[in-house]
Amino acid sequence: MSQTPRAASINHRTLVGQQRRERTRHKILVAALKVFAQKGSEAPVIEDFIAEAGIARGTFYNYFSTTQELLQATLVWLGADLIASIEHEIGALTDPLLRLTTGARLWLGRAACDPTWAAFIARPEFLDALPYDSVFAPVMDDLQTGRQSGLFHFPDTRAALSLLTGTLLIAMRTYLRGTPYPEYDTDIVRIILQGLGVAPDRVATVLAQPLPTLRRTPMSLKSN
Amino acid sequence: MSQTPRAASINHRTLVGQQRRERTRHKILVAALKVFAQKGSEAPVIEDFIAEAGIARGTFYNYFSTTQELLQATLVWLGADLIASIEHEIGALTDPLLRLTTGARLWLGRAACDPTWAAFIARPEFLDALPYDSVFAPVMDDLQTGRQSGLFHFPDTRAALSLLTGTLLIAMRTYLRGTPYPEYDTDIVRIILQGLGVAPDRVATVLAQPLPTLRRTPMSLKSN
Amino acid sequence: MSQTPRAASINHRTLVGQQRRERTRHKILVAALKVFAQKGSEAPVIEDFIAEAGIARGTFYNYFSTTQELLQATLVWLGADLIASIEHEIGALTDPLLRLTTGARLWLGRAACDPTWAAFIARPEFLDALPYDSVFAPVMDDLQTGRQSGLFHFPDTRAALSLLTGTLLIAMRTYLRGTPYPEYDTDIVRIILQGLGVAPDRVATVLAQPLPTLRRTPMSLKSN
Amino acid sequence: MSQTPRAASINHRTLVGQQRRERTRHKILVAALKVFAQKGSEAPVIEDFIAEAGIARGTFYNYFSTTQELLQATLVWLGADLIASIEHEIGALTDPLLRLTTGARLWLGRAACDPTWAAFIARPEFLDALPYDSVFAPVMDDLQTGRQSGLFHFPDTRAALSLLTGTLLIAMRTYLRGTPYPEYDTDIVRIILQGLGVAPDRVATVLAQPLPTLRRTPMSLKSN
DNA sequence: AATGAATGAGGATTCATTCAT
DNA sequence: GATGAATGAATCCTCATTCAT
Repeated sequence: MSQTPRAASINHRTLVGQQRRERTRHKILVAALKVFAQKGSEAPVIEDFIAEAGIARGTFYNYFSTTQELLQATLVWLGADLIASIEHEIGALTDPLLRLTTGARLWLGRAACDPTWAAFIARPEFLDALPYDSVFAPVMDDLQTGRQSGLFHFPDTRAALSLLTGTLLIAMRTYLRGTPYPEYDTDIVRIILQGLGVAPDRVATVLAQPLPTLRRTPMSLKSN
Repeated sequence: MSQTPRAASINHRTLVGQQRRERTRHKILVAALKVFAQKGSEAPVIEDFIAEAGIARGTFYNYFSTTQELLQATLVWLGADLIASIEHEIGALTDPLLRLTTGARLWLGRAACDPTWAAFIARPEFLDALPYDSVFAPVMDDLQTGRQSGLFHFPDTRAALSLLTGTLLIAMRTYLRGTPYPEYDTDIVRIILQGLGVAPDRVATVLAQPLPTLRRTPMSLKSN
Repeated sequence: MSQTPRAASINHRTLVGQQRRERTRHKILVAALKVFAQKGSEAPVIEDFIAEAGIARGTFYNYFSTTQELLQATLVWLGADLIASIEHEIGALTDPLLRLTTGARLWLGRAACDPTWAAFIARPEFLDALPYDSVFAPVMDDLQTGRQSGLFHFPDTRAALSLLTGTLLIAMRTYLRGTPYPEYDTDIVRIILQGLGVAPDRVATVLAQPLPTLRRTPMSLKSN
Repeated sequence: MSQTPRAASINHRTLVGQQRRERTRHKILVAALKVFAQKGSEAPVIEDFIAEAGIARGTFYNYFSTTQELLQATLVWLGADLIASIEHEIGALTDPLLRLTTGARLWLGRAACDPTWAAFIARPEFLDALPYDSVFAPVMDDLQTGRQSGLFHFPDTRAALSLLTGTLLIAMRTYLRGTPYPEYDTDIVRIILQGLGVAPDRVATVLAQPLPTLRRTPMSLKSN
């Protein structure tokens, strides 16, 4: 029952040491949660860009001074492209339900055939950085118009936009790991429309519409 | 009206130069899309962790050798915590609808009061890294059970999971910019349930249930 | 026969670049020769000592403050041990030839059975650091005495010491890679004596003498 | 004559303490012997190389990734140079005695005029690392040929090589502390030849041969 | 306009040393 | 006296940036 002082001392030292170690480790984990939340875990270096583009180190600096500047240019280029390609197809349509459905299907179709584009878009930090007015404002318009005309039923347009973009985002990320099953893209659109409160018969009708093909080459393959 | 050959040559050279410039610039943008898609745009430095944790530079390396190792440990820790805290509250419940609804509401509640946790969880790269079996498998179970008992109506469980997690993810990111409007969290749950094909009267009933409080201290504040 | 300016320019640039690279590489090699000559290539860290000794970090500092201090103490300890062990055996002998031969054979015998000791001794930087007076002065004495009495024939005692220590050093290093052949140690002593100008019949006689066993435990094994 | 128990206890404790101290100290010394034997006592830092070469920190890493890699390159370069310079002078000679003697004298001559080179070569760890086939195999050939033709008399070629390289190594290290006396280099060659069992008159003859000058600039001074 | 060797500041990592237990 | 967690200075290494060609 009693221990020699030495043994006790060793045990006590060991115990205290372990507790201290555990406390420090925990401090680091709490800090890490915060830091990773703010910054992600990996950043590209100039080398990555020049290797991928097949150009020389110095050439890069003839075009962009910093990685941030390049990111900005990429976002602008991408935003313009998004609007150009999607709006080009649905610009002529007036029915909000058909516009949203077609937009979502085109979006998913591109994700399926251009993983690089999908991987970029599906990073919320980049999604957030897209110009709201030209990318999301039209969607909000469609949601509101469609709700007023009784096509949609949902408690709030902002919640509806969350459902729409969130589900598409996860779907795109799902595609990055390979198509889960043949009808996944249709099911995604279907469940989104159900979430927006569209009547089942309307869902069937709108999904029966032919889908225009996005005439754009995948961005990651375009040589010019 | 006519030009000297020299002038023509200059124009031609200028034109060729501009085209070359444009082509190189485009090459870089295509490369950038790919690289940013793979790596994000910003990475933390060790300094960030030690400043946040209030420890010395060397101490960090007594616990973790690389940022990747720390990230891994953080994910494991977080995964365990998620299960422990959520399951603790809904473990006693058997109704799949009530379980999902309560889980989603608790999740949103935590996001509202612990932005650091939300910001970490709402990074899809981290969300993807969470242990599927312990975090998402139970949700899949509830979706399937509920569908079989006629509570839910949706085309496929995987699509339903996409809607659920995607909408919650966007909602969490929305909270990071401030609560958009008082009823946002309720509306998000409401629209998710609508998306899962829950009958409107059941939605009202389940939302009337009292919400157990998550007794956990926010992770970013926990001292031990 | 003529090249386009562009091709010429590229070739020239490439050529200039290669030459510059080669010049820089050479500059580094020249510097490296000098630096390695002064410092060797690897240094131990405290961790090495405590791991080997099986003690705690702090304990080390209860005994030695710096690596240099430890090295000094090691050299002193080793020097004392060398003298104690060798002199103990040959102290009673008066014949310079027998003394040198016995010393060399004992030295080689220890090298064969204690590689750690041999590896330490056979580093010229440590050999140089041994106290000259107690380790080499007696040898010089034997060489001089033996030369005066007609046992040895060589142009200069310093050259003779070079031959003796150099050959033994290489022999010790040879043992570190395993005994080359059974009679190697005897041959080494034989060739040294021939180098010192000892008459062949005397070589045979002195090698026929029985060799006292070094009663010392190998240093690297001694527990106390 | 008798002591109080307390005093006895104190003495005993003191004694036990001293013994423990001595035992720990000894453990460290034994460990130190082993560690120093394996690693030497000092290693260069990158700063040493770049300061010596007069280049920037980053430039170093454009050429070599680690100190070990640089050491390897230095050894390769040195080996090639050794063969080129020595073989160039003795390549035309056929008499093994003359070849060995000339080689040894050139080697010593270079050591006298290029201390950096000597200091590098005279580190046995580097000497060991030189490519055996191109550096030592030719010497072994000369020893064997000369022995068969009756020029040399020694018990074994491997022992003879030990004597040759060992004596030269110590001679080179001796030069690093300044020329000991004017005839030292000749005496070293003389005593080596005696060790190899060369007849005295032959020694005199071969040493009378004129020595070709090594036309090579000292490596440490070569600009390209 | 393109190139890539050289640069050095900044960030990563090691390791000698301290000190509370 | 022994321990080992914590420390931060020293060192290593990367990588954004420049610039001569």
